[in-house]
Amino acid sequence: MIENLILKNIAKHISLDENEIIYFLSLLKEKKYPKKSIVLEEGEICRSINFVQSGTLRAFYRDSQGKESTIMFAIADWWITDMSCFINQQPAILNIETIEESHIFHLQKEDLDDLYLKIPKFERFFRIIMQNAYIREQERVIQNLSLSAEQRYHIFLKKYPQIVKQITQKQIASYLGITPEFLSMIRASKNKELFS
Amino acid sequence: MIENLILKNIAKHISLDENEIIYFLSLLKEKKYPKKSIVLEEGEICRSINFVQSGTLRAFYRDSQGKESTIMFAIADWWITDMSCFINQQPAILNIETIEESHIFHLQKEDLDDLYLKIPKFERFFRIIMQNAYIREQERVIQNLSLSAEQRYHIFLKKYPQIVKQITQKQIASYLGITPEFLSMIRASKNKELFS
DNA sequence: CGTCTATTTGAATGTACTCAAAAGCGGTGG
DNA sequence: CCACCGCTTTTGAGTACATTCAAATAGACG
Repeated sequence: MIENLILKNIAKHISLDENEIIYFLSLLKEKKYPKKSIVLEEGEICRSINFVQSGTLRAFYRDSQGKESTIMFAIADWWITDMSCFINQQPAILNIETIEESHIFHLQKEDLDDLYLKIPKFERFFRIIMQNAYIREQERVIQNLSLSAEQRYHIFLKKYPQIVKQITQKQIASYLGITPEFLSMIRASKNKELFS
Repeated sequence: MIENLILKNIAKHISLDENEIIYFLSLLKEKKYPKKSIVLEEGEICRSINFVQSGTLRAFYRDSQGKESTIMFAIADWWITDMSCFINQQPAILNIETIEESHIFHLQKEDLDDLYLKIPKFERFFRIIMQNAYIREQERVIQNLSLSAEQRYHIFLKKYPQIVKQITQKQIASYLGITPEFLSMIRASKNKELFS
C-alpha cells in the first residue's frame, strides 16, 4: 500500500483506528514532482505541510543578492514546509524544491485544523513533531555558534549520510553557511592529512 | 494572585475550567532564585520545564575550552528548559542561570506526562509552544546563515528591547556568536556613522 | 560530442579572532 | 562614604578564517 509509510510515521507516536485512518487519508492530496521542480516558491501562500513518501527535497532562503541558504533537506519519511508561513497562511519566505523525483502527500492548513478538532490525538502527534523539530534546530544553532565550518561539515556527513548521497557540495556549503570554494578547501586539507 | 501570569499564558491558546486550573496548579513547584544563581547545570538531569513568573534567565552552552554560547534568554511570561534533555530525562548539555532575581514555576516531566493524559488540551497548548519555538529557532538559523554579525546585532536590539536592558554586552556577543571585543568594534563604528 | 554546471585552485581582500593593555563601572568592606 | 577590587568594555596590533573574483578542470546530461 502506498500510504504505508505515512501511516507508519504516525504510528510511531499515536495509534489510530480504522475510521480515523480513513478520515486522515481522505485529507491528503497526493502529488508527484519531477526532479528539480518547485514545490513552494517564495511569495506564494504556503498552504500545506508536506510528507515525503519518496525523493529528496531542499528548503532554502534566497536573500536580496540572490545568495541561497539551505534551511533543511528532507528525504522519505520526513515532514517539510515553511512552518512560519504555513501556520499564519502567509506568503512564503522559503523556497522548496525537489532534488530528485519526489512523491509528496500534502496536508492543507484548513484540513489540519479540522483534523485537530475531529481527532485530537493529532495534537499529540504534531506536538511531538514540533518538539523534535525545535530540538534539531536548537542543536544546529549551538553548532553554528560554537563550531568551525570544518567541524560542522564532518558532523553533517556523519549525521545525514543518506542525504549526502543525493546532494551536491554547493548545497552542503549553503547548508553550512560557507561558500562552495571554501568547502572545497576544507575537503582538500582533509585529503592532505591522509598522506601526512 | 501570583499564578495569574502563567494562567494568562495558557489562556492564550486553550481554556480551562476551574477543576482543570486547580489540578494544573497543583503540579507546579514554585521557587525563587537570587541573582546569578544556577537553575540547571550541565550534567545534572533536566527534570523540569520552567515558566518565568518574573526575572531574567539565560541558557548557554559551554564548550571544552570554556567558551560560552548563549542559546536563549527568558523573561517574564516565557518558558525555558534544555528541551532535548528534558524530553529524554538525560544529563543537561545546557546551563541555565538567573541574570536577575527570578521567580520560577517548575513543571516536572512525570507531571507533564500525567497532565497530557488527564487534560489532553495541554497537548494542544504545548504543540503551539513547540511550534513557536521551532519557528523562532529556524528564523535564527536563517539569520546566522545569511546575515553579518552587525546586522544580527541590530535585529536583536530591535526584537528584544526588554531583554537588552537586563543583560551585558558580553552576553549579547555570546548570543550572536562573536567575541565581546568584536561587538565593541561594531558599536564604535555605528557611533562613527552618526558623526559622518 | 558539446554545453552547462559543479568543483577545484589561487591571489587578493575582508571579516572576525587572539592577546594585551587601558579605561570604565559596580559592588563591597573598612 | 569612598576606596579598592573584580569584571566589563574599549582600543589596538597582529593573525586566522572565510570570502570574492577569476580561471582552469572535471562531471553530468541531452
